[in-house]
Amino acid sequence: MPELPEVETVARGLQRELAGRRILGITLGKTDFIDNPEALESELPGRTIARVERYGKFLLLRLGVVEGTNTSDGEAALLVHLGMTGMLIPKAVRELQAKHTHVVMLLDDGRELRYIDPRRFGRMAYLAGKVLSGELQRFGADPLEVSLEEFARRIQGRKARIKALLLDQSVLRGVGNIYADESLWKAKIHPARLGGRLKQAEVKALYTALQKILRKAILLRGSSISDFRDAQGLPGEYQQHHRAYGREGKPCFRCKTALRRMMVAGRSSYFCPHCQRAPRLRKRTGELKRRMKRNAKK
DNA sequence: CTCGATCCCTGGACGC
DNA sequence: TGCGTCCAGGGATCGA
Repeated sequence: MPELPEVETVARGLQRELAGRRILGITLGKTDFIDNPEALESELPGRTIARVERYGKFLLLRLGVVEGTNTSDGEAALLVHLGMTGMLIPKAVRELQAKHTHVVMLLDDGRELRYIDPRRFGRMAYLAGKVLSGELQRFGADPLEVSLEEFARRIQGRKARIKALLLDQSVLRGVGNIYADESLWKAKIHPARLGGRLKQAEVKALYTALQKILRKAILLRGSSISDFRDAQGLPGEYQQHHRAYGREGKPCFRCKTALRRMMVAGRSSYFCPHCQRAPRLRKRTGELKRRMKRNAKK
């Protein structure tokens, strides 16, 4: 499942492999994950891939300016979200096509850039100009670039659970289920705590934990749980360093207590019930009102 | 603003 | 071997 470290790994690989290459043609298979398939077919052939960047969990293939056109459309890019199972890999034309290959871009060096995605939870879009910048603006801060003050500001005014906030791409871009759980474990914060109720020291601990974990994970080329592969087709190694994610029933690395799993923000959340203290149960106001009404009737 | 529920999709794990 | 069932999850969307 590609989150920030995995996408960063792919982006670096693709930057090395693809920068300067020209797209000669494109062939589409299933297109239900593509914003506007016709735009890919009409806009991509002839364009060069100027550079490859990561933006949150997106890959951004910045396209070269087309000669002889004005610059209004100059800032153009192919946005690729790998979803759960997406892979973007350059292959020699003669290599056998993997099942679930949905996009093939012929390059000028005898290779093709192939997008493979069994579940098609990914997204692909050709965007340019204001549409592109507008799309990018929808997202929150990059967790590796955000300052502690900005990080705190984005969390402390909020009533949502901290896990939900970490996963919310408009708060921070790039954090997914694995790295949310790993950083909450490291910072000893229960996933169901409300963002606004974290103490300053806890916010700081979370900020530090998140950045440390993301940096280490990038060094190890991400986590390969099931099928993540980088641009060279290699798996990452950070899954060997997971302390919380996927470890239900296993002993906590700090205190040996059996880790537990619960649903928070609709996602499986792994945590240590000893190190990560549960928030006191507070009745929702609606629930409280109902109770008062019921009691009054009696 | 925030929540949960639902949907999208396929492969892998599991039970029989 | 072959079913059927359940689950994984990022993000969009909808209703509360």
